[in-house]
Amino acid sequence: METIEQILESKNIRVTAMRLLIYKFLAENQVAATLSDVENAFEKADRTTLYRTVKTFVERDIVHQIDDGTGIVKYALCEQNCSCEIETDLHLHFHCNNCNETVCLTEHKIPKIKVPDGFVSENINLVVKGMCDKCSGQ
Amino acid sequence: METIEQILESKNIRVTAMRLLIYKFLAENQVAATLSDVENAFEKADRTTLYRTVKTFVERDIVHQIDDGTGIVKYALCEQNCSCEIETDLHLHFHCNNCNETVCLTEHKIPKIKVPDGFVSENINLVVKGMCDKCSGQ
DNA sequence: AAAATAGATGCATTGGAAGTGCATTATTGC
DNA sequence: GCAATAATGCACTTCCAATGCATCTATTTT
Repeated sequence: METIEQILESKNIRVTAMRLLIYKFLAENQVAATLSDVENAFEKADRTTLYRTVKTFVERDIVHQIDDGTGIVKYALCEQNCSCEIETDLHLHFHCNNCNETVCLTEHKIPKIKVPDGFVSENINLVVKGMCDKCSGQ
Repeated sequence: METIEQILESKNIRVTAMRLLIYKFLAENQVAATLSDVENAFEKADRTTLYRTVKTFVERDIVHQIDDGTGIVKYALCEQNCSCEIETDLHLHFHCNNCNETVCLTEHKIPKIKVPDGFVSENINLVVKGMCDKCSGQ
């Protein structure tokens, strides 16, 4: 089991108190978090720091960015060994229209998508919307 | 062939000069348009009017809203008889990372997506990103 | 046809989120 | 410990979405 310190070091970014806290926060959360969520969790910290920390995490493939159609970007930790940029590794996201939460369905990979001739597919964003298990009442 | 007037009337919204113009603009455009695009096309008109006109179109299923991950919502006319809200009718969108244009691939329907027990799928948003036919150089 | 009502448009303004420049503080390597 | 580098915090800007209210236009009612 890798420690958070080791994960950060392996990505060549410095281990700081702030980064450890934000990592832990994202790890404890089952659902994808917005920047506001992070801000609310760390009210003493500056917005910019949180913003740039998360941005660094995204650049180093520690967290991936989710666009669930709400217009607000959400963030979630990548799986161990996940390579977000590789098309075949992409999982799908579920956005609940009721509770507004977005979760990663990591076990559900995105099926192969055909595009017309001349189009080159590099990346796929797939968001399923509806009612999550908690809200559908079972 | 339905006229634009008939289309608007069938959706129970009033036919106005502005609405006809915006409809025509969207119909002539192959690519999905942002609100800024609409604003640039009708510089004499007020931003709010354009904003609300497009919003009305979305509410009445005349245009559909596309979230291609750029953070800026784009709009495109629905196909004739399209029922955006019905899952089986959903087509996919292609966003070109090079020219930043987004097109509807209306002939490419979204494959059936399985979600875990307890989750109820109501809608699917699928955006493929990469290079479009114009930019891939063929 | 005139009055009453509903809807569309325009102006001003607000709010929220993303992003940046710069000074300050902390961390690392020597 | 010192210099170099990176992280953090503050102030500010920009961009887009959204709304309240006044005005204008069109439809409906009598």
